[in-house]
Amino acid sequence: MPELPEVETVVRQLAPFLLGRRVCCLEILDPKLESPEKDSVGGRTILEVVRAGKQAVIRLSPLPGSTLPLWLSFHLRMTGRLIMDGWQSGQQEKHLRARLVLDRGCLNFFDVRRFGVIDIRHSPGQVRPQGLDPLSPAFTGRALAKLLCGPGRQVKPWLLRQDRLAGIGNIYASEILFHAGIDPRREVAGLTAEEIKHLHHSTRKVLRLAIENCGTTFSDFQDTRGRAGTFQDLLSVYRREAQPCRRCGEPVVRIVQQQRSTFFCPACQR
DNA sequence: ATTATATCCTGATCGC
DNA sequence: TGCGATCAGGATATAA
Repeated sequence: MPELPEVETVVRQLAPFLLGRRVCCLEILDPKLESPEKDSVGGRTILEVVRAGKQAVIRLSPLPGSTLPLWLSFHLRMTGRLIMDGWQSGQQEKHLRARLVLDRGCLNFFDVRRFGVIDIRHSPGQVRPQGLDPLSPAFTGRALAKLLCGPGRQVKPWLLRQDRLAGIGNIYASEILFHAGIDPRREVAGLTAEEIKHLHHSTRKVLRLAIENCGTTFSDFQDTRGRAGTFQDLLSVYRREAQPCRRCGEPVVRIVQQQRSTFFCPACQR
């Protein structure tokens, strides 16, 4: 569920409360998340809270007398939530998988389906192989064109690959392609320069708009205060099978690509 | 090199 | 009301 806009929403909300806090310890409640590095986070100060692809990453200061910083990252996968202690009620205690105990307050990691991942790394480069961030200045039309020369055939599955562009998931892949007017089954090798330009523009446009709306909520996503996003009200095609296209009125179509749903308008997307 | 399949989990929903 | 089948926004490993 949480794709780039949802993780960005959470990170922006958390940052002001986490920056400068001292970490007491990381408590792991789900054995699946157990890590031998767990004890190395205590005693450090939080220097930075950023998003990398779909991950929330916390940069921690070196311990006194050392020069080695540490990176702590949370990948929310399908149902993960990062919520400060006391910011909301109603979370099920049994879904609490880990907690970062701070000098003031506590960051709780809830995750119903337990797909979420916590990584502790000694350098930022180790924080999983990530592609280009679609919102970074480096993501230009030219950069996209170059990436599209790499592996991958159909454009929609291509957009889901985190090692090319980092942060796009199933919802935004469909939305971006609708906005760009490109059929999700098109082969990337066959895209014209014009279409790549549209794809580049649409990617930034859709993701930015989603962030402005604090992400998309169907049932799972909640921000760090337990509120829903509002972008689901603005979706053009995702989960709108058989409903009229907001642009031309033709029914939206659902197909399956790589065992995942894709939604598009056959009239608007060519 | 790409694509298909299975897998990691739990919960909500739908049809009978 | 209950029950089983199906589906879900992510990602990876392995097989084909």
